[in-house]
Amino acid sequence: MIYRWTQELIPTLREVPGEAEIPSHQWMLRAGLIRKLGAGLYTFLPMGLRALHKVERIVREEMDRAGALEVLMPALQPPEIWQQSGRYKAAADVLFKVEDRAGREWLLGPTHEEVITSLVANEINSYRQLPRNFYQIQVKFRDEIRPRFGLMRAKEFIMKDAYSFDATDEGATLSYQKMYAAYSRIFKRCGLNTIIVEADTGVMGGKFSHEFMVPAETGENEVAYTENGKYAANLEKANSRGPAIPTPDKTTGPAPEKFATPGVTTIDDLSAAPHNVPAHGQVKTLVFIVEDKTVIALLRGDDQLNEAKFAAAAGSTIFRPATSEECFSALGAHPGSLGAVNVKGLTVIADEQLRNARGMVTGANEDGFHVRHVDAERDLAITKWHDLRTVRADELSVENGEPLKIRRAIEVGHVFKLGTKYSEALNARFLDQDGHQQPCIMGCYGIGVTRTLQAVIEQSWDANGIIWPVSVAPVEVQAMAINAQSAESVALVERMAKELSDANISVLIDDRDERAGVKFKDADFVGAPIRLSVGERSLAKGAVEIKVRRTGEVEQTPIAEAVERIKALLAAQWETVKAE
RNA sequence: CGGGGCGUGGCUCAGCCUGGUAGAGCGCCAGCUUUGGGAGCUGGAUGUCGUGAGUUCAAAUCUCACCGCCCCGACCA
Repeated sequence: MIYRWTQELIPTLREVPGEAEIPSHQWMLRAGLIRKLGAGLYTFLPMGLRALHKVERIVREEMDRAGALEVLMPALQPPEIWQQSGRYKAAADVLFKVEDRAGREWLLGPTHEEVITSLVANEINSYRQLPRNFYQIQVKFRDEIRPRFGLMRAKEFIMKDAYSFDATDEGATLSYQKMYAAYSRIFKRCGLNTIIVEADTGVMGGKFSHEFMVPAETGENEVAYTENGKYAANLEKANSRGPAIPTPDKTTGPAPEKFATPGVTTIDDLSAAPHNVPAHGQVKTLVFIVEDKTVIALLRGDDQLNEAKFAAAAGSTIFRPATSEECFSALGAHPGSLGAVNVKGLTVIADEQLRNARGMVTGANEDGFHVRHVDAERDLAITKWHDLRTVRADELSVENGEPLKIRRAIEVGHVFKLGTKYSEALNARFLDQDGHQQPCIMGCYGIGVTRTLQAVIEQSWDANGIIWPVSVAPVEVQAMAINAQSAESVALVERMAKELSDANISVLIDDRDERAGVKFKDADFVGAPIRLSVGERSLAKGAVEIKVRRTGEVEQTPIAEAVERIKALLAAQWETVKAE
């Protein structure tokens, strides 16, 4: 295919648009790939769409290869199936709701477990029809609290979602593994480096899951991993052998003792003079309203609560910190003086690090007072122990004792082994060999296609623009006659573009009558892997100029060899994005 | 939703504090000169100064409300 700049819409921007914070977002705008309609809403311009289609094609090829079946489900969904699954309420804050002319409510689908499970409930009846895996590439709608960073977190985005249905647990695990392998191939083919991490299952429910993470400073997630690659987990899920400083465990006294701490309301206040209680010798008391119950979380003073772990421990994702007044009415003191000594009738969840903690200091539930000589197991009204803390860098991995590293990353894919949550709720059952009704065992698998595209850019750019991996580049070659008035140059560019195009290589000809500098700058922005320029200087020597965008290397190549040379350079780049 | 910031030609921004003719650079159009890494000169077009109210002789500028956008937090592909 040959595209011509003057026939396209490639509105490059000289200056950095004020709305864009991170490099990939800036480059998508500056290279003329997308334009914003509103927060979290983007139009793909022709070049951006071409790149998006490349990603989609890779996804399709790999899903098909893994035996998944492509379907297309409606974005508009009836609320009833969401009520059946229980997510009408659980996912209420991301659901876009619309009304038809009769005032009936509809949902703009944020995901499609309910729809596919309803379909399977109707169409699959026997173990002979299993396993099956259905996927689609489709637009999703989520009422994000805060859309961000262009396509990274949008209100409307394109997702590949797949759902597997199995008759047996082993089968479901196998389906999961196939998707895991397919995802690894997909991201590799997109030219992305990914870290695969253990993940929290969150609102999706389910048994276990992995996330595919693209390491990037601008990522919204944090992952903990060991350098040897043997352990990697989302920070929400990660655990360790515990903090470097052990928890005090000396027996300290017969009974807790109240002491005055006027003006002390933070861990830091208490660790400073005159009290000098180190943070790891304090018990931090956090009060949450979970659905409508008051729940207390206890942690060592120097630990941070991990909200995903707390949600798992509390059995609900619907919670918020209690207000100062709510703390007062529940415990009799305001935040800063809270504790769980002698608390009655409340759920108190304590972090495992407090198990053998003795001689601790915590709030006295009386403003201006704390309690010392507290032995967690003896004195605190703990109703449940759970891992609640967020791990820190350099702590040792539980599995292999290696120190943990923590870095930021972009989540581009997520695979879940779901179990029977949805199949039971929506009645997706099959008759097994023995004639018994069984719920299908499900898995679900998502790739943020638009996010993946932006992640590719986030991982591959330089000061001059995008550096596309050949597999997702909107065009493989950008060609130009340096002097657009030179009929000889123009004719040669056209001839070579034709030859490349005939060899199934896409070419963008910059046919503008612009000065060379303008066209060079834009070529770097747009980021095609190979730039071919024909100028009168090199032409006089019977050569053309070939530049490899990624390395910046420029070579003068005899006219007769140029097309073959470009093919070879591209072939070398294709080698780097091969799966396996 | 809590906290912070910002809305002025297509883009980047100045002007606002201290009210008095709406500006610059880039881009766009025309012409001439230029022509291998964002050219120069000349001329030109383009603004409900986010919206609405208020104060005032007078509002881009002060006040209030609303809307939109961006950043930090919770959510997620």
